[in-house]
Amino acid sequence: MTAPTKPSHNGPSDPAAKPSRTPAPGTAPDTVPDQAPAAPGTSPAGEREASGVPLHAPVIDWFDEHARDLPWRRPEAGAWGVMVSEFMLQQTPVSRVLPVYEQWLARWPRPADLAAEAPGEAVRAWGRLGYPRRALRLHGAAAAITERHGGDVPADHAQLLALPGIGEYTAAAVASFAYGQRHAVLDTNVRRVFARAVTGVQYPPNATTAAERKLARALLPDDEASAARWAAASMELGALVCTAKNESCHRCPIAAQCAWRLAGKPAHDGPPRRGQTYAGTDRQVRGRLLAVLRDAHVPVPQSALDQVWHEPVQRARALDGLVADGLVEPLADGMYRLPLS
DNA sequence: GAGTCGTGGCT
DNA sequence: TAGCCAAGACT
Repeated sequence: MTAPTKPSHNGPSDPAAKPSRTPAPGTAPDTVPDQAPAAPGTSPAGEREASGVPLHAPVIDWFDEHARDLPWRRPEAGAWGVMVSEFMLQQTPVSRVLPVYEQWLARWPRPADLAAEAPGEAVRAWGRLGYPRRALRLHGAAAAITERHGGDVPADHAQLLALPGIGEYTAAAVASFAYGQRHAVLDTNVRRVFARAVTGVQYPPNATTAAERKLARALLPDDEASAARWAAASMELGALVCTAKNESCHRCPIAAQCAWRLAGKPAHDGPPRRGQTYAGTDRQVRGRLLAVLRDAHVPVPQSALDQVWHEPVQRARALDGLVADGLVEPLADGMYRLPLS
């Protein structure tokens, strides 16, 4: 267990966390005409909260009722638990994170516990979650926390942002979920909810824009507790109801105010959302190479790695990349292992 | 700003 | 089936 940290504020298991209703967060974004929404099907989908009706209250109420009981939302998770979960959840579904998260926290209940291990152990414990550089970065973040912050996950947004593997989203998420602070937490779920409910389009832009950040700040409730609750609730709405495909508007607490739905749910028009191919890529080769090293608890000869991919040039490039990333440590005599340092 | 970086379930 | 998608970060 970590040193006592402030309780999580985003969990469904904390009735006291139910915030007071706050009034609309000031005025709507300034690009917005101050008028009632057009009739369904005729709205050009202005950049605003439709009719000025605040979104927080219905979304937070919905969250109170429907939030998943996830381990990192329980008070005992602490800031370290929240942080570990955020690393693992980057581009990875909850269902795959759950078992690895439990094992991770049981083995390394505090940052210092992880920092005391070889980075290769973090990579091994990462298992098949994907993007194993996250494991290395989490290990590096644990080391930095141990050295610079006395072993406690910092509560300061700038200090979080300075840790390896923590970017704009994760810094805001940890500060909000673990410490109850007021931050715009813009992940892919929230961006999609805002794109639809407020902007009136099916999908947000490929990269987060300044306009999205501005909108997110404008929609943030004034008080800390409500803001933290709103961050978790809007994210959950995107994850469970306002999904990328097959959205469930009939279960949505703000369907009546959703600009996209009111506009007749027009299809996405802009540039195609970049797809990801995988078969035959370096990523697939890297994955196979690392899988061999994860499963071996002793150094592995080059010949064993050569088995995973037939094409020598790509195979060598992938292995070099893993070494360059610090995920693989080359030894003498053509042996390889997960990094000890 | 566009590319890169894993993995597996779902449609 | 072959894409599409899942709580991004980093270069």
